[in-house]
Amino acid sequence: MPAPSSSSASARLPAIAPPLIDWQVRHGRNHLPWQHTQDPYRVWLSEIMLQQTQVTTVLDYYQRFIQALPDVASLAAAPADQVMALWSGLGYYSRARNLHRCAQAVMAEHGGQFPRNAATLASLPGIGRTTAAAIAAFCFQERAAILDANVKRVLTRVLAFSGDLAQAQQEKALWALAEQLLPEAGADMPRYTQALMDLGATVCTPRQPVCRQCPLQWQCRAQQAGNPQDYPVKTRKLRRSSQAWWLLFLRDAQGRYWLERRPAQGGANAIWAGLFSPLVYPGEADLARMLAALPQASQASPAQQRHDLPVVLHVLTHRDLFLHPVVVQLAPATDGCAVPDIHPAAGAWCTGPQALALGLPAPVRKLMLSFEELFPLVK
DNA sequence: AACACGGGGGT
DNA sequence: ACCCCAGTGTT
Repeated sequence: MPAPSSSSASARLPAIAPPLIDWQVRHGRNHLPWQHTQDPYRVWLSEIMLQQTQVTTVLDYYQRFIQALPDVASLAAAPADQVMALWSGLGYYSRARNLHRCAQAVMAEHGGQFPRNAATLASLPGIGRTTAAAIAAFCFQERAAILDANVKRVLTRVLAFSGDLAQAQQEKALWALAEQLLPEAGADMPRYTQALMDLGATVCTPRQPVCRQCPLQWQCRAQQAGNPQDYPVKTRKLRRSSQAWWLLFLRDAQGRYWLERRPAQGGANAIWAGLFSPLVYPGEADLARMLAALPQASQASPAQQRHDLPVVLHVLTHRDLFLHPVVVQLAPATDGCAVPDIHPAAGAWCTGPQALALGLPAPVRKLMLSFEELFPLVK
């Protein structure tokens, strides 16, 4: 196999590795909790958490996760509900389900040891090409290229790569260039990989890049042309939609709430899949129909009380969810009665502390925290 | 090749 | 108030 650093047929590529590595030593991020370890479990966990999520958000989640489940064996053996609870609020919950599946695959199919090369790593659930390469580079010094959004930005600017990354052919071409730019020595891979990530996050930012602080400024074709902000080129058409969800928080006489597990069907494509939530209805009429079917309180007991809370806007990638929270306090006489739409196998009556220990979507968690003030427990 | 999936940051 | 950011799996 020819050395990837050899020049291409048409143009010689700039040698970016030496200045990047030198820059990372002095200006990169070198004190994150998942650095200075070659434990693939910790590197893997951090990389999954860092997908679509910023470092400052990940820090707390990472520490709690490692403390609760310090190695791949404990994660594989943990109940799925514990994994989801540890992920609660981080978003993209398919990451957590794949994380769990991946740990179990490492135990069952790889003897409890992570594969030591990127190609095998990429065959595991939730580990794609970039995450596999990052783990292999950081832990095993493999010469494997990453191409996440930060790196796409850095490389397209340095090379003035103007191909449309929405086209698979152009993306493939950039992958090939990323591999040709790798340092020759595997020992340089951890710092080189970290340098690309750090540069994209702190200097070569999407808007207003700080080119005067960039170690590649003398080689960067976009900087020389004065238009780094024009890269990367990606045509996209994101059509957004809106949807109303009516959330029914049933509250029994003891102040407990009914929470049900949402089905995990559809794998990655189901909102809040596998998490716990109150009853969800597409419209107010559906919710009202359910309430009308509730067991009626006796004359001696107070009637059920309904509290409609202000609408909460929950923004997803391409959908706005308008959440209409409704808290219904059930009369004591209805305790233990059969309630329509409630599926005993799927949920449970939970006290506040019990509920907050579950895997809850962030807006549901916030709402339930506010309930403690709005509807104090009456003893 | 298009789409779905949460949550947070900056201006 | 409205802009932006993003990797993997499914379809």
